[in-house]
Amino acid sequence: MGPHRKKGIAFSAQTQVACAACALRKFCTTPLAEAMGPSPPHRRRLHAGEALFTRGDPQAALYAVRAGFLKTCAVLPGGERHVLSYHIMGDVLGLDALHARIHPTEAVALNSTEVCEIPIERAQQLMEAQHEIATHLRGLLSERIAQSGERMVALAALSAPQRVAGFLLDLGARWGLRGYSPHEFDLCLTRKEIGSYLGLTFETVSRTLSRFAAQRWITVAGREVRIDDPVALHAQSEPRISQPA
Amino acid sequence: MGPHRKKGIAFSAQTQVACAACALRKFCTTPLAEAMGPSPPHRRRLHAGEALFTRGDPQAALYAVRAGFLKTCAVLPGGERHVLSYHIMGDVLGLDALHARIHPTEAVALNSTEVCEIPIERAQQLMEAQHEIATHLRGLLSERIAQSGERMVALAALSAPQRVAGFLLDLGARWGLRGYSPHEFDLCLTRKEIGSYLGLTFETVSRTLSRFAAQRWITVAGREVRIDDPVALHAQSEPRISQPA
DNA sequence: CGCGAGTTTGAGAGAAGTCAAAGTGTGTGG
DNA sequence: CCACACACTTTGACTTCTCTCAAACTCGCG
Repeated sequence: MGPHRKKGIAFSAQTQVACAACALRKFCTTPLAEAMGPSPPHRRRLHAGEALFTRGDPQAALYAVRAGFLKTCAVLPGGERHVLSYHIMGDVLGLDALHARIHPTEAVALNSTEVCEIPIERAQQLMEAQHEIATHLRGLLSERIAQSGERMVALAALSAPQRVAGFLLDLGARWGLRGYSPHEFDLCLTRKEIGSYLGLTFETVSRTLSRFAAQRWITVAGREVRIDDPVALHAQSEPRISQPA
Repeated sequence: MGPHRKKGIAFSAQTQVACAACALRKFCTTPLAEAMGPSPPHRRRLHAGEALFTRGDPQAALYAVRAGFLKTCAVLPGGERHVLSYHIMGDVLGLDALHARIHPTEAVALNSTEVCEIPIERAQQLMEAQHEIATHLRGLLSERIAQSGERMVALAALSAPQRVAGFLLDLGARWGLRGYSPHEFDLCLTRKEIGSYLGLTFETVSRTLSRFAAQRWITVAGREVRIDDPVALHAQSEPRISQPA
């Protein structure tokens, strides 16, 4: 907006945005963290399809997404993948590995993606040195458990249209929290991946999106989505309220 | 086993068993914990149907089950309950509330139940004083997240018989870890609650149990179950392996 | 003893899965 | 630069699993 050199501005602004939304920023920006070592967190770039870690890998770090989009998958006995969660800018990966020190899941980039790595030894040191940081990580872990509960309700109790509507609103809301439009975004996931995430087949996902589009609630073009009627979508996503007499 | 007075022995033995299996024992038995205050953890008794906490309650403590059986439920907009998890001796409740300091779920005893309470302020103090304890709780939180992933796979990808078989084996295994028979136990949950937990109707749960009994894999009498053929049940619980050519 | 909650079982309906085919888009190699 | 290959998507027709509705049965408890 000001008369600055384009490249510099763009880079700095992007860094600010990414770090402001980052759930692990306390592991970087704390004075103590900076004092403990002049180590800007190591960054790692991934291209679409590349794995950040796989099931069975020893956990080397906690990861925060700087840019791009990843999915984490459970690896079933037959080798099949099941999508457990997706991650955008500011999200953390690797929380499920703290216990066993081994990743029980696989994380794959769906985009050109960049993540920050906080080596676990360093994370441990920081948490021991500063209780606020330990408490913060506990908060992230606890929050994830609470979110898992909501997802279980969705998988166990909601119809296909409810799950799809909820997914679109959730993804939009997450972009919204990061300062982007909650009404227009890229799904990044294929229909098959969305289906896996929601416990549906890709045909059902496709049909449901088409039906929403036919009702003029959304506009879909490939993986680009615009939410035209958030109110209707939200009504659709709610579990039917059983009216007491 | 020795010639001691009955009552004393029984109580002491029960206490030992319960504490040995308790995920929060480090919050009690650590030398430091004992030094910090002569406070044996406060215990609370609940009768069947009584709530330990409800959605919206401020979190007062972490809870460990000493005896009995509890369920935790999500409370849906219409007031309906959805069973998210069940808890037996040694299990921890309240992990999903650390973030918001408010319980997002409801916990209800299904039995005559006794729980130990670790007030959160005390838990915080202990974790700040001893990193090992903080690490241990992080492990519990992380483990719960990993387990949630497995449950999501079950809810999203498994058939009704697979879910029911998996549920029976899981409950048995959990009793087994505590030194009880993994093959003969009390479900404690009603068919309706099992259905809610597994994302099925109670009729489907009932029919599936009947079918398992007809195959001689299990023996059911009300809520008492004996697993007669763990191998067959386990085969039934596995996702079908898609054979690569 | 009888009520009520819980369970079993049956019959029919409906939502989502499966199978199939055609359309769309994208990247690569000729 | 075009053409082909391939992965993804859409849509249709049919199947099947689970839900829904209904009725009878069991059991524990007041």
